[in-house]
Amino acid sequence: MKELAERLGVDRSTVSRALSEDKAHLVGSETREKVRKMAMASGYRPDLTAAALRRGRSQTVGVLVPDLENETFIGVIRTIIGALNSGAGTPATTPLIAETQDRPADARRLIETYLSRRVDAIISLASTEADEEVLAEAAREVPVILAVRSLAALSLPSALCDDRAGGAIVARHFAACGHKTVCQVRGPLLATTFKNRAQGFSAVCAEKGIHEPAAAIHAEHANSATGKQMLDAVMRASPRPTAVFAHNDALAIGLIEAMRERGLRIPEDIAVAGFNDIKMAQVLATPLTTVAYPIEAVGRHAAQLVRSLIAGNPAPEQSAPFVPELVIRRST
Amino acid sequence: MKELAERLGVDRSTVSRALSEDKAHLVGSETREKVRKMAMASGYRPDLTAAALRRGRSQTVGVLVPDLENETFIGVIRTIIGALNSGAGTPATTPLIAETQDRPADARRLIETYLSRRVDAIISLASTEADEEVLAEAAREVPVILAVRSLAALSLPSALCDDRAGGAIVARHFAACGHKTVCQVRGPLLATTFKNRAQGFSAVCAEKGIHEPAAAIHAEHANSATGKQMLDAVMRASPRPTAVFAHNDALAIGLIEAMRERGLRIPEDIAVAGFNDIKMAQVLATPLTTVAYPIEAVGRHAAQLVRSLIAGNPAPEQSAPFVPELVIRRST
DNA sequence: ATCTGTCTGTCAATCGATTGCAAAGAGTGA
DNA sequence: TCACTCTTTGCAATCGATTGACAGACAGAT
Repeated sequence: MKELAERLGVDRSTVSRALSEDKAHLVGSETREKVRKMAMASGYRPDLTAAALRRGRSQTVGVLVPDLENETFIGVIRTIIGALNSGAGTPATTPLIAETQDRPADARRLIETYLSRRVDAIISLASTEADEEVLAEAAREVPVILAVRSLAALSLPSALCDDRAGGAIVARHFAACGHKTVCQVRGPLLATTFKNRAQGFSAVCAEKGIHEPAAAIHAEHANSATGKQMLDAVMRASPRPTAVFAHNDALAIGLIEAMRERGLRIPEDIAVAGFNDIKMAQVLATPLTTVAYPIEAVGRHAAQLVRSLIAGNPAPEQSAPFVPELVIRRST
Repeated sequence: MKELAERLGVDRSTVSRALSEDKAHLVGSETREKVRKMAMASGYRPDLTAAALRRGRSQTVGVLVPDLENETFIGVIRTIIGALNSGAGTPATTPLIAETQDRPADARRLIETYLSRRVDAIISLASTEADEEVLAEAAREVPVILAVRSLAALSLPSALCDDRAGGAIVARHFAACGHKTVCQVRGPLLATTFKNRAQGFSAVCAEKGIHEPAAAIHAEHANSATGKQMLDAVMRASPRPTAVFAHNDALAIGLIEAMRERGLRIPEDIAVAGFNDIKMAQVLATPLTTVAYPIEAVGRHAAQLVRSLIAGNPAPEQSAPFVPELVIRRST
């Protein structure tokens, strides 16, 4: 940049202003064009680390995900990134994405790194109770937004899906189909999502007089391999359930494969419902009934919160979570 | 940091040295401990943007992936990140991860951003022919490493799987099973991976006198939804193939679901093989025969290349790609 | 002729850490 | 005691951009 300025015979500050978006009007239009042309021609690339140092902002947002392989999380992240860079006047924000694998130590380490890199905000889709303290600390330095997973103890601005409502919808659907005995295959408890889905589901079952086996079935990981192993537990429950609510689609798919191996018919022998509506749910030979996660809504809201907080606005009122919708397919 | 130095009555440079990993021996052990303790107590966090500006290094690596939902790419990235931060003496390197969706415009934009952010290196798992120019330009400024997808025209240091060999292995397996007529469901051509798999497969078929239908079957996207649609094309081929090589597992799974809908038996009516060995391949009621992608090997090698090049070593000889292994399951 | 105001552009400080150079102090051998 | 080495610390420049304060030119008004 120094070179550029010298070659044009103007000051570095003039170059800076000519190239900037918002201060460009401070420069004569003639000089501005001259500078821009020259910058283009010489392949000048502004150094964002220097810019970040000078303004307090790095134009960077830290994003924490529990698992990069999960389609739903990725969907939310995509929406967030898209929304962050869509506004016309906004300078491009680079996301720093990292995976916690639900390990609190990793979450802590990553948050420290983000703070050291002076991110303008942190978005956590990976919050567990174990992370409350770190997140609270971080929130004293930069805006912290929660998405997908809430954290009751913290009251940070959040973009959420109403998982309770989602669980309830499934239970009502089972009731409407005439099921009298049902069960859940629950995801790991460290995330609020699964707790809420379970509560919403059970509440409606109780209300409608539908029977749930006393012993809860817990999947250690919410993936298809684990789901496949859980069919045994489902079949052992007595009385045998005629419908299963899996806490996410991966679990549901695992269950379905296990059922196929045993020659069980879906939904005649057992009905299955999932949660999230991942793409695979439509591809299955018996397409899966599932609760469509409001990916776009959650992502857009998270992005909007981030932008507003970075702009210096006060944290808004907690807004209502987005209510998901049931997608009925052949598996129920 | 200034504050810290003043409170301790030492110079900022002393603080810097005391806290650094490699220059710590320049400071009296007594002062060093004092500084460290105080830093800890006051919650001091070094500003990495400032550090990045002063040394030429940002301790940051840019990573490009075509698709964040692809288990194989994510696996490679995980390995790379792990390997980058494993060495004891190495300072933590933060990856900047972004998705190109195989859109050249996005790839270009992301690379520009990385360069502006002064990444120490770029790793592209997303290279297509359309990206050759940008990558070549970038390679003049920072080390650029290719992984997973090669680029013949460029001869950049690469960490690759021998896709040709992978395709060949499948063909030999089909031959061993006695198939006389087989076909491929090919992935999109913009990636070298799929081209190589096709070539390796066809070469062996020709050698063994196995018949492939003249009209090649191309899937526009290598995902399960598209795979499901491709079964029609497979069944229309004449003579009808008795085995299908899908260029990745997602395509294979789509095919399998379509076959289930039609009541075709696997492998009796048609055998199916995939590529990558994603987790789902084992979960299927008819577990999928597939080529296990050498995720670890590719990832580790990529990381090693990055470290070596960042350290200033010259680009090494192109090393041989890693040969994948066939995993035989019930689908063939 | 003087004043006011607008438009351009320059000067110089600043962000927070790193590092080459030099100086102060301690220790050693002659 | 002197000269010399070695360790520890301070000084000040530096990385590359941004920005508040300010100066010069010029037009129009009084």
